[in-house]
Amino acid sequence: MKVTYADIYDVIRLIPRGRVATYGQIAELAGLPRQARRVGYALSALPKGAAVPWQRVVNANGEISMRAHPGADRMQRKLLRLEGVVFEAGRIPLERFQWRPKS
DNA sequence: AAACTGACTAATA
DNA sequence: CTATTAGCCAGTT
Repeated sequence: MKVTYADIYDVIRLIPRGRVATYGQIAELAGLPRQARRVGYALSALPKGAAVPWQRVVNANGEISMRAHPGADRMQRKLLRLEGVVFEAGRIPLERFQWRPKS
C-alpha cells in the first residue's frame, strides 16, 4: 500500500508531550521498516504552520538533526526543554525520554 | 514524463 | 572518535 507524507505526520502527532521518538521508530510505526530517511524527507517538506510536533523527532543518537533553515536546531532544543526533555552533553538520554507506544 | 530534492540508520573499517 | 556504504521514495518543479 502507498504511504504518504500525511501518514507519517499522523504518526508523529501521536508522540506525547515530554517524549521524543526516532526517525526509524516512526518509520516502523508508519509501516515503513528501514525507511527512516523518508521520515526525514517528509519533515523537510512539512508545510509551515502544520499542526505536527516535529520537534519531538530526533535521530537514533538522541541528537537534533540538521536542516536547511539555520538556527532551527536551537529552537527545537528550546521547545523540547520547555516540555521537560533534558539534554545531557548535547543529546537526549533516550533510555529516559524515548516514547514507548503501547508499552 | 523526467529530473531534482531531502530532518536517517546500522554496519563496517 | 570519524568516514564510507547500502538501503529508501513521495512531492515539487
